[in-house]
Amino acid sequence: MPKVGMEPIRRQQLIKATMAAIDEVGLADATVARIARHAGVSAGIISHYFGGKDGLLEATMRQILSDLGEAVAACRRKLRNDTPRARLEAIIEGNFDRSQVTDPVAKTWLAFWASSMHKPRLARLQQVNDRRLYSNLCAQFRRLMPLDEARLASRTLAAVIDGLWLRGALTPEGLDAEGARRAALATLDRLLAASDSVAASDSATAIDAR
Amino acid sequence: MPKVGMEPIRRQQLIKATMAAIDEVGLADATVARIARHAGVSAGIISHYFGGKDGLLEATMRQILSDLGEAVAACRRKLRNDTPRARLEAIIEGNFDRSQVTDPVAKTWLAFWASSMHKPRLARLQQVNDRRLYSNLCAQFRRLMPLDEARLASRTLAAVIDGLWLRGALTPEGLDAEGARRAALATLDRLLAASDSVAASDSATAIDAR
DNA sequence: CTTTATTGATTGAACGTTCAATAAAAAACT
DNA sequence: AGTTTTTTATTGAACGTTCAATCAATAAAG
Repeated sequence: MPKVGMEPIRRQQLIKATMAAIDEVGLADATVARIARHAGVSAGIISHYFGGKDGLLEATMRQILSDLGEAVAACRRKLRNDTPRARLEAIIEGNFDRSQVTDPVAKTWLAFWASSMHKPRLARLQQVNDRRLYSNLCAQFRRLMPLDEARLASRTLAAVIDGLWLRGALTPEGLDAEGARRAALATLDRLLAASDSVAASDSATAIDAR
Repeated sequence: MPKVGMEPIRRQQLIKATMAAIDEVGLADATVARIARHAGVSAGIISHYFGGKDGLLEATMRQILSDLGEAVAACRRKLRNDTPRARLEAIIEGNFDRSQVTDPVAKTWLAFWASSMHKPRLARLQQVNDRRLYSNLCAQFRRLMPLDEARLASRTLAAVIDGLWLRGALTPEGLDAEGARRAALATLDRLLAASDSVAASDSATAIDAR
C-alpha cells in the first residue's frame, strides 16, 4: 500500500508505538521488532525513517518534551490576569495536563529520565527542559520575594512537580493527575504565604534565571 | 587464592561493583562481564553466588533500601526530644544521609526506580519502602493536624524528598546533599507553620497509615 | 518506466549462563 | 611432619539466544 507522503504519518505512528511498547514491557525490552509490531509495520522501517533505534528513541523524547512545553504555553495563554501567582499556577496546570497525563507517557518519561543519565543526546534534551522550568519558576517568584528565597522556592516547587510525576509513574494505580495538581497548588500556596506576610516592598525589575 | 568463608566478602564486593558499573555506564550497559571486571573476578562467579544477573540486581537494590532504612533509624535514635517535628526532621536527615549520598548510589537508585516499573520483584521492594516512608510521615503529621491535612502533607514531603533525589541524580554536578537537606527542611517548616497558627487543640491518639 | 515505500530473511555482534578444568586451602591420614 | 584426599573457590571458553542493522526483492503510485 505504498503511497507518497507517508513519512509524517509513519513517524507519528512509530513514536506512539514506542510509548506503547515502553508502557507494556519497559525500555529494556522494547525491541524494534516489538515497536514495529505495535505500529503494524515491518522492523526495517524504523531504520529507514529514524536512521536506527536510537533516532526513534530521541524523537520520542522530543515529542514528549514538546507536548509538555505546548501544554504549559497553552495554560499561560488562557490567563486573564497576569499576576505572578497566576503564572505559577499556570505552570503547574500545564505540568499536570501534559497533553494527556496517561500511563504510557508517564512511564516513558521516567524511562527516559533514567536513560538520560548515560546518553549525552538525551541528557541535553533533559537539561534544556529542566532549566526552562526552573527559569520560568524563578522569574515569577522573583517578583514576589528576594532572590535567595525565590531560588529556594523554585527548587522546591520543581522538586514537588517531578516527585509527584515520579511517584505517579511507579504507583500501581497510575498517576492521579487531579490529586497531584492539588498537592502542587497547595505547596505553591504555602511558598507564597510565607512572603505575603512579610512585605511586598520590592521593586524587582531584573529577571533572573539561575 | 581460594579460602573458606568467601561468600559474604564476594557478595559485598559484587554488589559494590554493580553500583560502580551502573554509575559508569548505566543499567542497560552494566553487563556481567563489566561488573565482574570491576570486582576483579570472573564473570561466572555471579551465577555462582547470586544464581544469575537478576539475583545480583535484586540483592543490590535490597542493599540500597536497607542502607536507607538504617540511616533513618540511626537518625531517630539520636533524637533527644521526641516531638513530632523532631521525628520528621530525623526522617529528612536520614533520607539525605543514606549511608553516603554518593553518585553511584543516587544513579543506581534511579535506575532501579525505572526498572521496577516492569520487574515485579523489584516493584515489591520499591513499594514496601515507599509505604514505610509514607506511613512514618503520616503518623507524625497526624499528631499535629487533621487526617486529611496530614495525608496531603505526607504526600507533599515524600514528593519533595524523591524529587530532590531525582534531580540530584540527573544534574551533571551531582546531588548537593546539603542543599537538598535544607530545601526539604524548609518545606517541613512551611507544612508545620500552617497548622501551628490554627490550633493545637487536638487530642489525636490514633495513628494512621493510609 | 521511474520513484517511493515497504518487507523480512540474513548477518554479525553481544550477552548471560553453563560446566569441565584448575588451584588453593583444609582435613585426614600415615 | 609430611603426604594424600576432600572440599571449597574460581576460572574462562563454549553454547545458544537475542537483537539491531542491512539490503536485495517487491509492489504500488506517479
